[in-house]
Amino acid sequence: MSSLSEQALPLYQRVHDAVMARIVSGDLTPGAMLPSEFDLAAQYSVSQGTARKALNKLEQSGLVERHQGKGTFVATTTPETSLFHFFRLRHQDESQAIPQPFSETIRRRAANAKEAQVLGLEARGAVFEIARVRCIKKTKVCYETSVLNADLFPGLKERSPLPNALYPLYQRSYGVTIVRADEQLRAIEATSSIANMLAVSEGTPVLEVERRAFDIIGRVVELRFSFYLTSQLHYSVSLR
Amino acid sequence: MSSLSEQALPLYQRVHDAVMARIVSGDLTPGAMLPSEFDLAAQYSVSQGTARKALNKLEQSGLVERHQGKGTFVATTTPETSLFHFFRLRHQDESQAIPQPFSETIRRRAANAKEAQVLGLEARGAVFEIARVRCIKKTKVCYETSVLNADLFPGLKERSPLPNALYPLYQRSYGVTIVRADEQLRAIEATSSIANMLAVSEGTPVLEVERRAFDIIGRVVELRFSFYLTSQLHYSVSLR
DNA sequence: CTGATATATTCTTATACAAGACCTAAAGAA
DNA sequence: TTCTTTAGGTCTTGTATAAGAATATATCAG
Repeated sequence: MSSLSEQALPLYQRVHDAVMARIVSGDLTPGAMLPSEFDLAAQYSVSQGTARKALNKLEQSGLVERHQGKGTFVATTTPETSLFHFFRLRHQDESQAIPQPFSETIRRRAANAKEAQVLGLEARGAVFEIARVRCIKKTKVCYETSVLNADLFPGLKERSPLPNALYPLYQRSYGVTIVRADEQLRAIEATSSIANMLAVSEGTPVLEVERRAFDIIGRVVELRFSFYLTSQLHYSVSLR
Repeated sequence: MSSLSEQALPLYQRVHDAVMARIVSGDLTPGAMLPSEFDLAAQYSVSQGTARKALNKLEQSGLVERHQGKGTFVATTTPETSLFHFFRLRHQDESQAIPQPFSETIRRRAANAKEAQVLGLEARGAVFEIARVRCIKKTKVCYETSVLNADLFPGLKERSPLPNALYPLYQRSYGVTIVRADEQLRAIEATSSIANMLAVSEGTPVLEVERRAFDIIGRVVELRFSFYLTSQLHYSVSLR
């Protein structure tokens, strides 16, 4: 029997949780069609309206997409949505700035203390480090390093060169869907190594962005440090 | 008679728009209680469920708050919510950093070209400029200037010293509710004047935040430039 | 002052019908 | 024949309504 707390939940919430569990477990993968409202209703012995309310809630949280006459589908991370949501660099006219890959190195190494803690690994667990320099119109504007749990991304190193947008790759090739990213921004002086990478003089102001990327079940999957030159570009957010 | 396009809108959408109009017009002011679902239903000759759907939509967009058994109320900008939504400075442990006012000057002057354009004023229209230096534990960490349409905020200068959070003041005293803010972030070198204000040496990296604050009807009401020292603090956002 | 009761509110659930997308098969034209 | 069009059927989500449950608050008796 269900626990009391579960028993007390409204029907639509229970249906919502059940469907969510199927998505989280990988039973329903991105792009897959969900059961129709009537099917779900029959499955859980509720009315179509109740199943509908559950699906609406999933849609609100961005986990599924609904299309009248077609069906309900698990949301996919396209390069476009990924770029739009998680890549906030803009030109002065607010059009999106998409730096092109210039150089890339992928290393497999042991995590340092902070990385192990953030990614939930045992001390000195194996990680991949992706270091990239990116350009806009032949000018280097960004140096960034992404650190990943190596166990979650087997064979990543062999996929070099990686696509510009990493999150669709995580999803398609490794079943890891990024749904949220928390970022911390600071203005710092370029260290000698960063200055070297970006071909500017040491001490130049650089926008440091420290990102933790979360997947559906709330794990931190990626720890990323980005260093931007913001003389021609800026980082754009909308608060509400 | 309504136009065809209006006629084609679903009932709940028409109710939603009507209530929204009452909020935007100032007929329903922040904190005020809305008609109950049944009242609204009778008023617009629809069922309670339809009125409810309209109210739910308003809740989702953050314009109203609902409480079972109590009623539906126009959302208010409390110092807490304002701080939480629009003030992104954090300590290293992610707790919110609230810099205290250190100095403040309010001037009434003519808008420059950019200000006039952004705020929708005629050239050289009158604006108020609020310049403030703020501290955390006796250390200056922030210099910011806010520029406002003087016509919207009569007598602002006489209210000095202003409270730490400006948006609740805008709402309570001037009926201007800020619902959204777009920000552009850059890492720059401190100019001599900024370095002076913050008591650091010229050329120190500073996080520049350029903000446009929007009210309910989408007007840009405030243009704000903030300059943060981010050695002990950072700017925190969550993307999703 | 306390506790029961009434009342007003939002919340949950169910049902019926409307609208959109898509497939299939029949009808018609080249 | 072959292709196109069209009409209908079916599956999907969207809209509208009604009845009862849950929650908060005021009222009133004791």
